[in-house]
Amino acid sequence: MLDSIDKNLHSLNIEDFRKDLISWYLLEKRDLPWRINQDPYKIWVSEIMLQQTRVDTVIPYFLAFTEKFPTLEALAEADEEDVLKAWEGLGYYSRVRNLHSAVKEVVSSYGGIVPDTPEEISKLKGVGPYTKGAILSIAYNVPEPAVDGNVMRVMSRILSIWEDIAKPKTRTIFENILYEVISKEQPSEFNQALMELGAIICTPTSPSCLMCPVREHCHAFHEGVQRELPVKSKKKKPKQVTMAAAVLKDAEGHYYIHKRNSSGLLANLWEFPNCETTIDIVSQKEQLVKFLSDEYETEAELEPLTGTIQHVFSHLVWNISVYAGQLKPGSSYKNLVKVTETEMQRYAFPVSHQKIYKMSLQTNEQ
DNA sequence: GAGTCGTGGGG
DNA sequence: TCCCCAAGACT
Repeated sequence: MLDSIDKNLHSLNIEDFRKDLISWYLLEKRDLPWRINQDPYKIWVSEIMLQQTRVDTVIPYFLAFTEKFPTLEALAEADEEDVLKAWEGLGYYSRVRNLHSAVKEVVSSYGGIVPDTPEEISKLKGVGPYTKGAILSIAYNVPEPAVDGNVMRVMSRILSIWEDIAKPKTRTIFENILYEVISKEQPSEFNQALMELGAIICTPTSPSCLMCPVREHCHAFHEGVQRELPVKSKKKKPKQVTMAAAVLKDAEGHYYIHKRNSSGLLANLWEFPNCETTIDIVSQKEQLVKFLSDEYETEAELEPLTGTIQHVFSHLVWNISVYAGQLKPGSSYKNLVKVTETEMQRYAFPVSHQKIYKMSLQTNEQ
C-alpha cells in the first residue's frame, strides 16, 4: 500500500468513523424493497440487478421478479424464456443468465441454501468480488468488504486516495483498507451505510459535505479537494454502426422474428431480422432484401423507409433504419419463427427492437 | 489489462 | 446536445 494512504488510514479514528457512519445510516436509510428481510435469495437478486443500474430503475423490476420467482427453487425451475422476459429492458442480460445458472447450481450442490463462505459463493456464476461481499455481509453478517463505485468514491475522499478507480487493480487497494475499517460487529450496516452515503451525500459531482456525518474524518473535505476525487480515467467513444431492420408480416398478420445467438451481445434475446449495412442510404433497402434472402431464404416486399431509431450501448451505437414489409405468400422463412402478435409478447426483446416494433405500428395506422 | 456487455436519467 | 454516470463480471 502507498505510504500516503497508509499514513492517512492510521490517522483515521476507525471506531468513531464506524459509529458516525452507522448511526447516520440507521436514521436516514431509504426504505427499499430488498431491505424488508435478509432472505439471501432476494438479497442476491437485488445485488445482481443493482450492478451498474440505478436504484429507481431496479425497484419495479425487483418487485415483479420476486413476485414471479418468490424463491430460489422457483427461479431454478423456471424456463429461461420467462426469466429473460422478467429482465427485459434492464440490460446486461448475461447477469440474469448467470444468476439462473448459479441458482440451479445452489440447488444441485448446496441443497438450495446460498453458501455463506467467500470460497463457495465466489464459485457461483456472476458473483464477483463486490457481490460476494455484499451477499455475505448483508444476508449473513459476515465481515467481508463490498467495494463498488460508491465505496471507492467515498473512501478515496475520506483517505485522499488518488489512484485511478477505473483500473481494476485499484479495487484491491480499497478491499485491503476495508478489511481493517469494516465493523466486525455490524458488517451489514457498515457496508450498506458506505454505499448509502455515496448514493445520497457523497455524490460524484457535487457532494453535500455540509450534511455529511463523517466529514470530520474526511481528508478530501479538510483539503477542499472533494470535487477532484475520485480520479477516474474516461473511456473512449462508442463505435457507430449502420443497420437496417425489417418488420415482416404475412397476409394473416403473423410476425417473423429471430432468436439471437446464445453468447455475446443481447444473447438469447429476440429481434426483428436485421443486418449491418453500408452507410449508403440509396442502396440500403436493397442490401436488406438481399440479406433476408441469403440468411432466411425469404421473399419479401419492403415498403419505403419508415424511419430510423438510434440505440446507444456502452461501447457502440446502432443507427437502425426501419422497413416494414410483407412476406410473399408461400415464401420460406428459414431460421425465423412465425408468431402471432399475442405470442410475440411472451418473448424478450432488447429495447431497440421494442422501438422498432412501435415504429412499424405507426405506419400501419396511416 | 483492455474490451465486452444495456439502459435511462441527470448535469 | 453531449457526456457521464449506476450497488460489476467475464473474457
